[in-house]
Amino acid sequence: MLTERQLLILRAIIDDYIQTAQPVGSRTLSKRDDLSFSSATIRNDMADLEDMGLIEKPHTSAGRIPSEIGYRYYVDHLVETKIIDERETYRLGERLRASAQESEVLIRQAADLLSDLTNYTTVALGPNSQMNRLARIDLMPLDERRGVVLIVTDQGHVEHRTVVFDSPMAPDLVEQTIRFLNDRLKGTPLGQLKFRIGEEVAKLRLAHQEQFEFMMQLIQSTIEVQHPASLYLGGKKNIFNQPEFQTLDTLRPFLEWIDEQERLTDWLESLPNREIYVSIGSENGIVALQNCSVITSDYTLDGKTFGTIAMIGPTRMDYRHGVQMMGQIIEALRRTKLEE
Amino acid sequence: MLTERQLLILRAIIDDYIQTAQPVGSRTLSKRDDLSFSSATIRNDMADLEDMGLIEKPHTSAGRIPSEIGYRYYVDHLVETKIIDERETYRLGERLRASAQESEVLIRQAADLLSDLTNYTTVALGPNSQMNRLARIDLMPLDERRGVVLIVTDQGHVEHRTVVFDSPMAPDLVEQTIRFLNDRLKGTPLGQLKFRIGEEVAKLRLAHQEQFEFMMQLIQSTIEVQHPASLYLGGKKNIFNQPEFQTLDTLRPFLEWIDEQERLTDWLESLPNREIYVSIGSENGIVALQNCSVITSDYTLDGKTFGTIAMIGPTRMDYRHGVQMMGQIIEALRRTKLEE
DNA sequence: TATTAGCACTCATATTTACTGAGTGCTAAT
DNA sequence: ATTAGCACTCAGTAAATATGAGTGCTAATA
Repeated sequence: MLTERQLLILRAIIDDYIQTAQPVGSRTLSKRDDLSFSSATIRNDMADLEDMGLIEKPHTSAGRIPSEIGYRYYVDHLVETKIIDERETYRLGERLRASAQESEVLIRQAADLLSDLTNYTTVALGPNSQMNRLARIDLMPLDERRGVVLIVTDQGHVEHRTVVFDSPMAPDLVEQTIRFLNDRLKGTPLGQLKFRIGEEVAKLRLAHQEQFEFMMQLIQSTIEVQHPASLYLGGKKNIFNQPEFQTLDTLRPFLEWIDEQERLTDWLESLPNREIYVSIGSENGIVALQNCSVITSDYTLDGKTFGTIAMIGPTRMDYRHGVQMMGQIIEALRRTKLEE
Repeated sequence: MLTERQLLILRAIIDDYIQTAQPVGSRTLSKRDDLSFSSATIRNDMADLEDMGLIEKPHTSAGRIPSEIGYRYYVDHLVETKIIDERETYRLGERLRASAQESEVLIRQAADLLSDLTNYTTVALGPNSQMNRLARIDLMPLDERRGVVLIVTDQGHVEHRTVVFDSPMAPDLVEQTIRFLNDRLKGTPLGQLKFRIGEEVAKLRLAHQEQFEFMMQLIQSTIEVQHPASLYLGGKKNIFNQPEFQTLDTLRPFLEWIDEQERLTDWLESLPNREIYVSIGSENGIVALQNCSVITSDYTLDGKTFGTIAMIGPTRMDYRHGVQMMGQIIEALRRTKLEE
């Protein structure tokens, strides 16, 4: 168990290191107003903290830096749980609402805002369209054999794909088929669309041979639509300002990783479903993010569960501020009404 | 005017430098099989080439490197104009066609392919949707007051936007308005859509007050749609492998610049309209690309003018290979039929 | 007259060496 | 239990030196 003084020292080391990115020495600490002990005393405590694995030294004659365990302790015990500053939340909400009605734009804005507030990189994952329900499916003819399949969801999300048919489309056949599909499939979650279309087609198979053929083609194209969840990156440039990313060796893996949209999406979707979660250094299990910490949170928009937002910074990130800002943003989003 | 030998030397210097990224010295050159002169002779010619501004030395005791003027001379006089390798073009075409029917996917594929072939970064700009003509406009209701405005162009491009109306939408009013707009506006280039809608609305103003109000709202949302041309980046990682981008000072401006989608689009659209154009170093006028050269070309797909594709590498890029590959790709695209 | 050999000179880069100073750990005094 | 004192460690910096690739010029050569 840590003594009162050791706690103070640990906190001071981490706070200091977060600010300066430099190892913190005993003399520096003893000069602080809130630590009125001699450097020797502090050194003794530091040795204890090191034995406990909470801090470590880069080399013999350097000061101490927090270890991952140290950060973990700091986050779990020394960072106040989120305090919503009503006025600030309101102001953030205003800035968000000023931008747009459209949920996707709103999410982007939120990511940018969070990144501006913290100077870290943010990633926001929009609603997984697999959960969206079909509002309408349509086929707009472009010419005799080409058309655009449109899939609009109840959330206003639109997927589209150009299809080319083997033979010219008969207008009334198209209309008939589309009406049929709309009648049967309205409200189907996109994730089940492929399966449900299959069912409907099967029913139809014997009855209307011609329509069947046509629909088969339609389906084949439609089901290939990948329904990617919308992903948005905010403040990617911020990484350039972090002292720990001033060398190519550290910068490159990060940039390469963050540019891989698909992997990023999978990662965000795989995160545990919680309000605010802090993952420190190697905890996140991603090699490219070894030296990063991530603050993630699911968020709701207009009351409905929506997506995930993440904030990525160096392990030496300002957890206190980060957690706070994350809290404000998701609270502001929660209170945002889409229609007004 | 350059002597035969000076030409040979200039070419050798550039070829060598392109490969090694190291200043080329007279002794290195005199060892080459195609240069059977003594290093002293070569030194004399090098001095002349330097007087002419074609090469320069980084410092007194280093070899020579090509100047921008040197590269320009090299590209204009020493690189063969594109030779289409029929078999290779065919193979590239196959690889492209294998991927998809959809033009946007095809363009992405082309950018990736070009980047794979050259190990440089590529940017592909899809068709400017402002040129696309309206195939159909539609409003799909989501609930009483929200709907999705869909704009489909003759090229299969889709724009969409969620709109929220002040008052509930009357189904027949919606239908009537949409039919009206479709009747009047079909075939209108997207760039003129805003203006044309204005015209139609003016006509309607006095006749149908209610419909007018509704349409005004519809318009307001629609015209805000930004019709961004589709932009695709290929092989961004490649930059990490270029020796001239191993320091943050050079890397950072490049990465920051290339991540700015909007600026990138404007830039590509502002390029002179030609088949294949090489812009060397500062010629392109972009600070972040001071040390880069760019090979750009407009391309056609299925015979129709389509967009622009660019290849960005260090000034010391392999122009010969780059120009060649660019030629192959746009030729392959030109021969690609969208429907088959 | 064009080419080449020879040589002094330049200058980036690498290596060595010495120095500085922030920081530690331990011991003995308070 | 705390603190003063001191020997020791070691990254970082700076100066000193060496290395070698490359140049420009001059004089000899074909």
